[in-house]
Amino acid sequence: MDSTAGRRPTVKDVARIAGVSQGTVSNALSGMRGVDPETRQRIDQAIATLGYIPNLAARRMRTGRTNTIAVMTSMPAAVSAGSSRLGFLMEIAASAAIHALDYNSALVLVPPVADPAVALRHVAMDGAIVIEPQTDDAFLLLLKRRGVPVVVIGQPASVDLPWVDMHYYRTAEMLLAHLLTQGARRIALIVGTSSRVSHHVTLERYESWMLLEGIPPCVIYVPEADGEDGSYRATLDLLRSNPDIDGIFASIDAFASGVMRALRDMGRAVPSDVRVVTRYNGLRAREERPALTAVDLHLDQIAALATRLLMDLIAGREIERITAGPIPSLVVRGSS
Amino acid sequence: MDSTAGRRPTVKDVARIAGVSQGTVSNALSGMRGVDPETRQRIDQAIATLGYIPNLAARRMRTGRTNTIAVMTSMPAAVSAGSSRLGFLMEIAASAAIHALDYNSALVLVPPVADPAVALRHVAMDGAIVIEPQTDDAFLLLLKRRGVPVVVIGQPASVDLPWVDMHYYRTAEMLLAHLLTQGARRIALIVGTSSRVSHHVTLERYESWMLLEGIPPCVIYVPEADGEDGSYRATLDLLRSNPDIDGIFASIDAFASGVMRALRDMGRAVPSDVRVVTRYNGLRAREERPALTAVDLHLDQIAALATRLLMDLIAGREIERITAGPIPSLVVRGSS
DNA sequence: CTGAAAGCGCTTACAG
DNA sequence: CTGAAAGCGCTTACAG
Repeated sequence: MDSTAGRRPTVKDVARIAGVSQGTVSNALSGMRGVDPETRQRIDQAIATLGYIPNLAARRMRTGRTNTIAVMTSMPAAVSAGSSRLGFLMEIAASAAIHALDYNSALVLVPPVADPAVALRHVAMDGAIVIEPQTDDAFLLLLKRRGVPVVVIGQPASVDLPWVDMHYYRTAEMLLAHLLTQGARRIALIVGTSSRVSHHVTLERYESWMLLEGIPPCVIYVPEADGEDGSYRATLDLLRSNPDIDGIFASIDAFASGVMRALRDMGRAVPSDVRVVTRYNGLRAREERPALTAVDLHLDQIAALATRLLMDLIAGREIERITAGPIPSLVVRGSS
Repeated sequence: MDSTAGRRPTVKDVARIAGVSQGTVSNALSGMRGVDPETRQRIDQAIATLGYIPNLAARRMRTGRTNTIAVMTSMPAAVSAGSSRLGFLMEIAASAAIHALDYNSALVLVPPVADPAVALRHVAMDGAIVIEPQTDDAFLLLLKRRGVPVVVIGQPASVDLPWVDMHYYRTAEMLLAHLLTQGARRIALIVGTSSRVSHHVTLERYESWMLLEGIPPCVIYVPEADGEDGSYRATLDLLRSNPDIDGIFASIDAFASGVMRALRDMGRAVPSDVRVVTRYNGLRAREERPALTAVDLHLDQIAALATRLLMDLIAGREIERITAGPIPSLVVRGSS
């Protein structure tokens, strides 16, 4: 009696029940071609009767569109995972997922794992949002090879890709100005060793400003992968060789955690002996005691912007190469 | 010369270059059938030469598998979004994404929006992880209709689905015991109005214990959608009608924020006048001043467990209906 | 406005 | 171990 028994109904079934052809059902569904109102009604009824749900895989194969975008970052797990896992990546992913819906798209979360190729092997996408890529970023390379449209959040180093500007320069400026205003005179900067534009810009602004103030610059490089512990050790060394340091700018929040631990172990009071600031206003910044002065980057707005740009790009529309994100705002807390 | 110019290479191209049939290429790729080592080598070389990448949509259509799982929750945005957006959902999603890789699967993040049907319209999945569903949960209903395998984190109310137990009873017990130990005598409970097992269990434990202690129970119901503001107003009312309240158990962290604001506005000191505890150890709990005593639910482990169970379910293996999650641990902070 | 047919790129019985 | 062929469920020219 029921010829659809045991399997999911298809357009074919809908067509048969509605007394039309497959093509007409498809047209009614997509709205690409006009369909007679009465015919459409018969089709809608057949769909309801059968509980028809389109097979997305078939549709994707036919159209070549996946209605999926992906979000990813190459920041190592030590930084992007752990207790700050809910950082950059997740904050952006949450916002992008919501905005992707406006474009009938789903969001795939590509986790930061050792091998980007593994992470991407089973994800098909129309486009990708890549967060703070490094020079020769593995994700960027893979995506380029696949010809996937990309929008970068942050700034790409070498590849010529559209990006949403997060105002690195301004962010560094805000934090440095704050430290100086608070009376810090001997300010150290802790940055990651990976080649990321954010580091270069931060470094540049730091050095030029220190030069201007007549303060000898003091830059500590820590591999991102060493995370909090690496920063902890580096800070101990720093304070031994430069006991007069009274301000520390940790470019990554995981580093800031290490800094705070080192200061505690060395018996330095925060903020009276040493003022500490960091860039990302995440869990770590809020949870420290005293809580850390940081910058609200307005990641939800940045993600919304990036999603919209990516959708334009996928649709073949022209987009600007650089789009300014919202202006970051300083969040002053006890650490400074 | 190059017959693949302008389009992505397919198995057909690989087969031609390697001098074998499509089927053999497919077998070499999937490892489902044995392939002569020498033949395999020719195929691998052809793949490398062409830069062949399998078309996932075609594979999915053919096999019926999407190699995708989804994570979702029906908690309204007022609770799951905003400054606690990085809560439950994201913490679980991050962990699930990493563990899904072990099963060659990608993770789709289904955002908590008003219309679950819209959110699911364009996502194909082999299975889903549903977080703390309510009675007649819209996501659960949609998934059931589609026949999608589901693992619940928390506990399903009506539907008979496998779940990972988060120890609601024990969690309520830990928080109540802590409040009593700290000297609270008049303890109020603030729960959501939605029908979720977590509320029922918490309520039950609270009422039975208050009865035992001879403390008159005082339960405030706030619609989840009203979030922090709803809880704020409810707490003001509560303190006016029950000025002797000296302990508050907020079942949702957004509610706890409202509680804290109300206490400040009423001039009640925390913890000396009123002790406050909440369940979820998220951003809100950490950021409050004083920070809130909460419970670490070990969501990453729970997500890992749920992912593994879901994969077993998808593979057709038998799984237990109830799987115990890790034992939650109390995180004592300044609020109590 | 509608239908018949081709074809997207895979995998999998089936046959050898 | 390998090949030839069917077919997954759609959408889209093409023809009427």
